[in-house]
Amino acid sequence: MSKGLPKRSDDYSAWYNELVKRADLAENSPVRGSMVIKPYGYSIWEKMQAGLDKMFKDTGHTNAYFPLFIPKSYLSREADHVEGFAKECAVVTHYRLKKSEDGGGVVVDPEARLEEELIVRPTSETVIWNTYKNWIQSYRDLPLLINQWANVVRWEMRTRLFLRTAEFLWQEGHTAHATKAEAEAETIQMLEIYAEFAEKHMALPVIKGVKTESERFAGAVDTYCIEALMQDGKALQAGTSHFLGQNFAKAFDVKFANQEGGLDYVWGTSWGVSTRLIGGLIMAHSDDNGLVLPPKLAPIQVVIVPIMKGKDQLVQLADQANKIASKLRDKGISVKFDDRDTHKPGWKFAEYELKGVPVRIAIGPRDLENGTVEIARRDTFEKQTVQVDEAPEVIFELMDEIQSNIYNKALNFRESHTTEVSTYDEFQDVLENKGGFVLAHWDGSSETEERIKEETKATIRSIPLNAEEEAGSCVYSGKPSKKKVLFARAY
RNA sequence: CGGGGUGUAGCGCAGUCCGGUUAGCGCACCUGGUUUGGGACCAGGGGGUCGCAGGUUCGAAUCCUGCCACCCCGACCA
Repeated sequence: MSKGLPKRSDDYSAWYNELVKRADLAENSPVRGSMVIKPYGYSIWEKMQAGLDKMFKDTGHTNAYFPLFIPKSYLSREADHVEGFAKECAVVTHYRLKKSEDGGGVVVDPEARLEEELIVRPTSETVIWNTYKNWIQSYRDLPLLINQWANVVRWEMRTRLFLRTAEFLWQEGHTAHATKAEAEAETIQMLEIYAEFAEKHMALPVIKGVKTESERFAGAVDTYCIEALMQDGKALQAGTSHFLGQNFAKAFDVKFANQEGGLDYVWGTSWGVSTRLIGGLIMAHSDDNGLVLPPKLAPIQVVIVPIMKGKDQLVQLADQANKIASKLRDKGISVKFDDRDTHKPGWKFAEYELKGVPVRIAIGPRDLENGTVEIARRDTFEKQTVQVDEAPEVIFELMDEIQSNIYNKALNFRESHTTEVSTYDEFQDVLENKGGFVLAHWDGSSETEERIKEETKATIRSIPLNAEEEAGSCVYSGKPSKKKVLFARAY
């Protein structure tokens, strides 16, 4: 392990890339744009899955699994949907290889062309709605509330670990309802769940909003989203929830008999978050020393590092360490006791800081004498020495304190980097010199949105749900506007 | 698909201009020892089709030709 991470202030994206690799979260794989998620990174994903999955189940959803391959024809059933995804689909055309003529490996067997080519799912609306057609006959079959954990493939041109990869892991919820109101309520409910997860588990403050037409999910009537702000002043879309109206029901002919005996198309929603959240987690909290993880998602919450004077002392130190560890585990805290003698304490300190372990306990000969331990927290680097007996309670409380401190820090950053502007000069100035979210009036036209994007690289992240109604004029065109919308440069 | 760059040990690089011992350095790795309160030190050791294929030459990592791969910057996106 070589020392020193690039500094955020020198090169933010180099810092991010290096951090992901050095902290053992993920690495590139031979196929461009696809990544290996390493055990430490995957542990974070598992914690995210566990937290979200519980929230889904608590709101009546169940998991299922739909296939990776989708008949090509399905994709074209919903016009907007095809258009949105056609450019980035991986296509399976053959089902067999054979030895090459020159004997040096394998080639695609031209005889084995598929009659109908298959698409590797970029998202599953089409297969799922095609299936729902058979599952739904009556209002008694509704609502249908299903989620799946899966991988999807979108053939991206430019990729970055976690933030944008050709293959990524996510969950996608797909629900069907008897009424428009119910489907809309579901869409909002899931948005709320994502926001709660981001804020409570990831310690990531987010802004809930609705997308403009140009940013909307292909095939949706409305796309809601949560947007987070990263430390470099760029926005990250952290989750989306779509009200699909009857678009997919119509495309796949999913009708149900209502209570009055009539036949109606069902109303749909879909919603998802992906491994991109890990990228957001990293970029929101971490510092020049490495990851800073919120205790709720940290694979290891507490690490105990012994400081030895001679090998014989390890026994006593280990005894003390194990006692503390077991008390912490009783409180539901995950602990690692690192008794390797192949690395010095200083090396370990740096290592666990790089990996974002929220709390470190050091125990040395001095502590053994005094019956104390040293407790250091990752978020503030503060150290305190406490009596052994008090340590478990202190640490238990520290978990909550660190969790909320990280959240508050991110919230303060966002608040100090959210700027309301009324002129286009100001708008450009803020984007250029300060970054962050910019709140400004917008005339509601795609033309204006597009021009602003071309001129400033900033997009409308969302129309915030809590935006106040106020008369104003568009920052670009001067035309009348009823509310301010959220602009930023984004990932 | 345009513009730029790079391929030499697991990683990061030097050597290439100007061909000439056995291809070198740092990190990592292995062995032994001394160490351990903020990234230890000493000694020894292993590891290479120099991206691939041709060519020039007594001799090629180095020169020539062709190919391949990857990275960065621009047009798309959770």
